[in-house]
Order: sequence, then structure tokens, then C-alpha cells
Amino acid sequence: MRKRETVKRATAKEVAAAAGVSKWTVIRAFTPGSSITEESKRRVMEAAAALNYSPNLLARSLATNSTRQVAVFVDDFANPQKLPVLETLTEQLQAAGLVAMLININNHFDHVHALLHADQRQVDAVILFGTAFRDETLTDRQLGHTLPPMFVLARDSQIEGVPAVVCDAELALRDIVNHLYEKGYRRPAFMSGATALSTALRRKQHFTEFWAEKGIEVVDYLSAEKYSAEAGAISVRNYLSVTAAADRADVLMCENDILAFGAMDEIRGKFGLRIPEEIAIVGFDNYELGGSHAYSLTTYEQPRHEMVRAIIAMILGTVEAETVTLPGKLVIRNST
Amino acid sequence: MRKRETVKRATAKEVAAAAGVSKWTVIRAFTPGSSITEESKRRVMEAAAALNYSPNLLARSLATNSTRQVAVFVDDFANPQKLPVLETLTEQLQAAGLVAMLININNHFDHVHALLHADQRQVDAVILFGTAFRDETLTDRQLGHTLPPMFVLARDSQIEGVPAVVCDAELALRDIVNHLYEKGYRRPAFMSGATALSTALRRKQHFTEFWAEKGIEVVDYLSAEKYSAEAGAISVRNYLSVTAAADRADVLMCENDILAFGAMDEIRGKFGLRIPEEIAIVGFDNYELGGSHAYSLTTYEQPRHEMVRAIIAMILGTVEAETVTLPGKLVIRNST
DNA sequence: TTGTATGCGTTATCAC
DNA sequence: GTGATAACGCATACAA
Repeated sequence: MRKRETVKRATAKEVAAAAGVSKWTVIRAFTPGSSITEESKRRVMEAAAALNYSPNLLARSLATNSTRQVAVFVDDFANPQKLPVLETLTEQLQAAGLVAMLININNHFDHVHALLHADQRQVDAVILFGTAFRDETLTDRQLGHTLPPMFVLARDSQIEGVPAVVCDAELALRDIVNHLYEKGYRRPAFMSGATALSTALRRKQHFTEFWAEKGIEVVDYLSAEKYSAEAGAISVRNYLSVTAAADRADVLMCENDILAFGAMDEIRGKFGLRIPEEIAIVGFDNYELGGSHAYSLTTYEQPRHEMVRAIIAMILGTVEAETVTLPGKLVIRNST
Repeated sequence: MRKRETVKRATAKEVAAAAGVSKWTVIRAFTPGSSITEESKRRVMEAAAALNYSPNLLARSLATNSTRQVAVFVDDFANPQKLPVLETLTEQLQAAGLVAMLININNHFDHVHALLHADQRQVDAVILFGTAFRDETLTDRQLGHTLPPMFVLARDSQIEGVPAVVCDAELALRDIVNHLYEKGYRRPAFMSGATALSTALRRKQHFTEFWAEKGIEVVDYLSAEKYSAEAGAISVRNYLSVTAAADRADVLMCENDILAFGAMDEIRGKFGLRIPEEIAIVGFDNYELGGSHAYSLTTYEQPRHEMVRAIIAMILGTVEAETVTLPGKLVIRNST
């Protein structure tokens, strides 16, 4: 590792010497709201500008016991929806004077490892962004009581005492089913992804539940190997291949947009069915491409700005840290 | 900001007291390859485990003048291709014992601001990941000579003395044009995105150049408003609307896959043309969805693992820091 | 308002 | 191999 020894950064001490004051006065000049005369401040700032001084945030962190860094754990980079959320997250963190450490959770760097590392780096908080992390490992002896505050974003929390910020699945599915029912659909099907995530299970469960409330007890279930267009295509192909046209669902809800894209391609391309006339499609997430003419996918948008705002408020401590469920919004397009 | 005062972390000093040694011995126990007896090390490790001690990386950074943190500047979250690169980048950084600080460059937080901030945080390096940042601002007085080493990833460097790691555009376009020529296409068209980025211009320029080498001097140029499917669709719609079938290109290369998706949808959906029989399509980036049955898009894949490896090697100083151009790979599918 | 002493937790360097 | 001294750059508490 090349160290940063090109040109030493100026320190408060040096600025103090140049300005003819003590280094503590320099600190004050850079501390908003501290008592210092205009004159002193002006001289300090002048000297600072000349020496190109700016406070060393590392040293400040050590002294204040607060790094203003937040570790963000991500373990599913395959989901393109992560990107806009990361954008929102970094933007709002930065606006709050915080900065994101992006941690890739994978086979070589698991949650426990990452948590230990983030802890050593003294981060002010850890955001589990849609990662599958359960309680068990946390009770290990190796993890002390000194862990940074943790928060779960966009997934249910499976850890005792760790709050989550999620989109209201019940409301979402209620809106979706109501919409489909009003449109006249009566034979629903649901395609789920591979995982047994509680968030995913909940969508399926509410889907079933709300159809039942309408008196529709028969729901077909499809499942895809993973969250990819190809997997969605394969899943729907299997379904359509073994299902007589008369028995076929008239609307298929996919657990996310990516699955829906694959399903739509297959339905139109391979089976020559019209969407939504012969089978309607619903996705989840409102991924950008769904708005294009080709897909025009009815979907549900999670309130990512509000979710991020909520989690940051908890981190800052401006609101109590407790699980929050926020309403999203149904986006109706031509696929239903 | 809630500080981390729940339970104070154990320090080397406390571990030393518990183990009956000096704190420097504790440090040695945690420093691979330092001279310490097995017995001392064992006792230290025992005490450390009991007290749940682990070294404070913040304090270490201050003392060693090396944070092992790398700031990654991103200003275009709309491009979904950023995500897999971020995955690769974080994975390899972590494998090298480094960690990524993800910085969102936007209207509220520009490059200069971000650079100053990263500098204050004492990052070991800054990666400009596909951001549009030019030299001018850098010569400002406000930016000292103390800036961290900078590197540009996936775009040409426009800053004097700052190396870049890019995909070889010349080779890429040569491969693409050769492939198209062999397939028998003779009427090429090129769709560019909105920006006047040198990387983008270069693709267009080489595209033209290599067709000229084949004796084909006529190339149609389309331009999209931005890098979105919708913009690609609009662009190709305008083109096809004003171009007689006889004058139409027989192959359209789009500057990236997203534009290509939009173009393909429009070409098939609105104009009822067959791909590739009536018009072939080429993209760039090998975005995942392009592999799906519906698109099956011929495209070009940037060598992201090698690119990331190269930039990290420069950061670590294991290779000289200089601009590197790496070969990607043509991915041939059914759209050509 | 300003200056002084002390602490944050670690590493580097030198004696022993 | 081990302990001690100094230093990293800043913040807090207190005295002037």
C-alpha cells in the first residue's frame, strides 16, 4: 500500500503558529458555534487557507468516538433494484453528514466477519440492506456487546432488538388484488423466487389471503429457481406446458419485475399469448425497464425515499428506533 | 447522532493488565510476524477473548497514516451496469484488505466537494468510477497538493497524471465490425447516447473508421436523449419514420444495451420488423437481460474483473500507476 | 475569549 | 523478547 507521504497535510498546530494563536483557537475556528472573536477566526481562516488546512476527520473521530460512517451490507447484487436504493441511501446519508461504507457480503466475507470488521472500524451504525442474516450467529461469544447499532432495510428483521424499515406488504397486496379483481380477473397465479425469505413468503401469503376474501380460493403457484428473467421464463414455460388453456390463470403476479420480464417474453414469444387479454401480468418493484413500451408492466413501487429517510432518522436518533412499515404505490400500466 | 457508549470497547491497555503484560506485548500478539513468545501470545489471546478485545482500526489508521479505505465516486446510478462492477470492486477490495466508501456525486455533492471530504477522511485512494470529471477544477487553489492518489475506472482519464483503466474500444469495435461484415451486413447505423463523453465518442469514431476500412463509407447516426430504453425507442422511431425501407440500415449498433433494448422493442412492436432479418442489433456491456430469450442481444462485454484487478494493483502499488487498456469479449447472440 | 493539560488507542523507535 | 517514550491530530474540561 502506497502511503500518503507525498506532501504532509497541515495540522492545526501549524496553522496556529502561522496565525499567531494557539492550536485550540484553530479548532474553535473550525467548530461551528464555539466562542471565538471574529478577528481571531478571520486570521485563523486566512492562515488555514494559505496552508491548505482542513481538519483531519480521522483524528476527530478518534477523539469524539463518532466516525459518522455507516456500513451498508449488501449480499444480492444480482437484483438491479439495489442500485436506485443505493443511490437514495448514499444521497441522504451524505446530506446528513454521514458516509456509506459499502460491504459486499459473500462466501469469502460473511455477515459475522463483516460485522466484526465494521465494529473495528468504529462505524456509527450498520444497515443490513436486504441481506439474509438471522439471529443465531449473533449470540456467539465472538460478538461482543459492543456492536454498533444495526438496522434492516427493505426486509423483515430476523434479529431480536434490531428494527427494520419495510414496505407494507399487506397494503401492497391488498391494492394489487383489489385492482385485479376490479379489472375482472378471477383466476390468479403467483410466481415466487427461490428463497424462503419471510418478506417473499408474506407477499405470497397475502396474495392468497386477499383473493380468498373475494371468494376466490384457487390460486396457482409457480416458482422460479432464482430472481432472473431466464428463471421467470422457465417457470412460466413449465406452467403453461402442463396447463390446459381452459384451466390457465388469467393473471400472473410475479414476485418481482425481473421474473415478470422473463415471464412476459416467454408468454408472448414462445406461446404467442396476448398480454393482458389472454393473461395479465403484475410485477413488484417498479424497475425502470418496466415502464418501457414493450413491457408496460403493472407493478408496485416501494417508497424508497421514505424508507431511507426513516432509517437515517433512526440512525441519527431523531426518532425512536423501532420497526416501521411504510406504504408504497401501485403503478398501473398495460399489462393488466 | 447516537454515540457508541453502550459498552466501552476493551483496549490493549486493559487486555495487558488482564494478561499481566505490557500493552505493547498485546499489540505484538495482534501483529502478524512480530517477535513474541508463544506463551505470551497465548496469554494475551486468552485475555483478549475474555474481554472481547479487537484492535481499534481507527486508532491504527491515525498512527500508521493509512486507513485502507478507498473512496469510490459514482455519478450515474441510472446505468444498471454499475451494480455488477460495484460488486466486483467491493469484493476485490475486501479481498485486498481494503474497504469501499461509496460516494454519490450529484448536484448537492460535486466532485470537488467529495474530493475534499475524502481527503479529510484520509482515504488511501479515490476511484472515479465512470464519472465525468475534468481537469480544470483540480487546479483550483482550494485543492492542495495533499490529494489522495486518484484512478479512473471504465472511462478515459481527463486529468493530467491520473491513470485510467479502460476497456479497449478500438479492439472492441474492430471485433464488432468484423463480425457484422462477415455476417453480410453492409448498411450500418450507430446510436449514441446524449453525452459527449470521450469514451462514447471513441466508440462511434472507431465504428465509422472500421467500416471505412471495409470500403463502407456511409453510416447513419442516431442519437438518444439519454441512456434509457425509452430514449432508445424514441430515437429509433424517429429514424425509421423518416427513412424509406430501401434506404434503411441493415444493422444498428447502440452505444449500450439499455438503448438497444428500447430500440428492439420499438422495432419489433411498433414497426413489425424482424430482428435480425430486417435489421440487426448490437449493444454494449452485456447487461444480464440481454441474454434472455426475448432479446438475445449481441453485445460486447467489458472485462470487469480484470479491470478491477488492475486498478487495485495500482492502488496497492504492486504495479506502476499508468493508464491500462484491456481487451473485452464479443458476445454473439441472435440479434445479428 | 483564550491558553493549558490531558485523553482518545494505536504504532514506531529505542533501550534493556 | 519485552517494556518504555514519543507521536499521530484533534476534542474536552478547566483555568486564566
